[in-house]
Amino acid sequence: MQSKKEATRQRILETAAKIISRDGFEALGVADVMKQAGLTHGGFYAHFPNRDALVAEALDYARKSSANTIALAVVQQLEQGAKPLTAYIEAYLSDAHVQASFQGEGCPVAALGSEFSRQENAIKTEAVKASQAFIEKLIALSDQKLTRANAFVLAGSLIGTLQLARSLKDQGDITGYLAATKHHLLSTFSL
Amino acid sequence: MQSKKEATRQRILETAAKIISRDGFEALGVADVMKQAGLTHGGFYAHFPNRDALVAEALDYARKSSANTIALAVVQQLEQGAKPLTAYIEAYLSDAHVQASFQGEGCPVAALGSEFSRQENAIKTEAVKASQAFIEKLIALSDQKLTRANAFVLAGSLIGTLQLARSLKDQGDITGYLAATKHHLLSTFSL
DNA sequence: TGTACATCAGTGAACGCGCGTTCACTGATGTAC
DNA sequence: TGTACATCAGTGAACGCGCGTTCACTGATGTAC
Repeated sequence: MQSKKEATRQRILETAAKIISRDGFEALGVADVMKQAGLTHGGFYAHFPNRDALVAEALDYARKSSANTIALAVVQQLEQGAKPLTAYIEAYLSDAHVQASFQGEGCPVAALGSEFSRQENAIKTEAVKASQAFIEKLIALSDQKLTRANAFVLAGSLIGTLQLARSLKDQGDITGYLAATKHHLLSTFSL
Repeated sequence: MQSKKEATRQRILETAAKIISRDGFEALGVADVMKQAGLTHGGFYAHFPNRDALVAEALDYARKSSANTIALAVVQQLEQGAKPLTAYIEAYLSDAHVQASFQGEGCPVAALGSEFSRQENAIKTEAVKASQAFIEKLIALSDQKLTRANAFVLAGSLIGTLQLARSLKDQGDITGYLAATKHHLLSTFSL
């Protein structure tokens, strides 16, 4: 059974993961996270040594939990007989995922990708881990048929496309562009 | 002839463009920009109404001037008979461009892409403009052969790949991964 | 050409504010006997 | 079962600091006569 303190820590972590996924690393403020978790800021340091430690752990948490958001959509497609990698690409580039990313429930590699290379220490470590884990996940979904180099290509396309879709959300036919990207990737990678 | 004040303003703008391209929007501080431009912070408001105005204009400036960095490499390839779009993709995914991006001389859409969707007002406007201009540039380079949807696909892949390359710079064979991406994109898009 | 004044570009002290962090404290829960 | 104390989780005031912004001022340059 998890103690009350552990439950609180978990709540802080979930809140933080959502904030950085939605609004970026810099948007995470200690007082703000605590307030959103229903606490006052002073208690923060009983759970984490400092802000950076929370950010790093929140990134790890976001990486793991965003998988679940997509997994729901993936499962639906799998039941219809789709291959795992195909289902994942469809889900990743869906309007639902673009929408989810605006609510802190999307892929953190896409949400934070351009900030990854500027991080240091613990955060940088998690950023590298998140990027690598994303590539590994694609390889696993392909049942090892994708080479690491090709998984890198696919990962780059997925995160860049999601970012462009977010940026250009109110301009033109994003759904159509996403469909074009899906078509392009599926015809190339989905073996 | 440009006045002394105009020259100073230009210097501030160049400095700011480099800072945001290298370190992100949040890294730009008024006092810091002015110091790097060889001035004291108080004079800033004689040139720009506020920080946001500078950031927005710096993004516009970075977009236009980063084209020059790549253009140099593109020209070299064109002289060897390559097609414009092919030359651009080669240059964009070159080790030199990855390197340049760490010095504030790379593509700002890749450097800032994941932050674009979180901006507001003037900065958001320039962010949208930068994304669209990137897509338009690819269409132009293809001599109008690329559809807008396919240019979107290509743009997404380019910026996402550059980000991953930056993030994973010290892990594994990035040059090889970039080569794989080039090969993939060239065989698909370079007509 | 020389003097008197206006304009210009930039200086640097000061401001209010929000941030991360510290710390003495409180009230609730757990433990000893 | 009841009392006395220890531990725990969280509170909230306070701190130092850096930020964007303001503003009175300065010294150099330009203009009028």
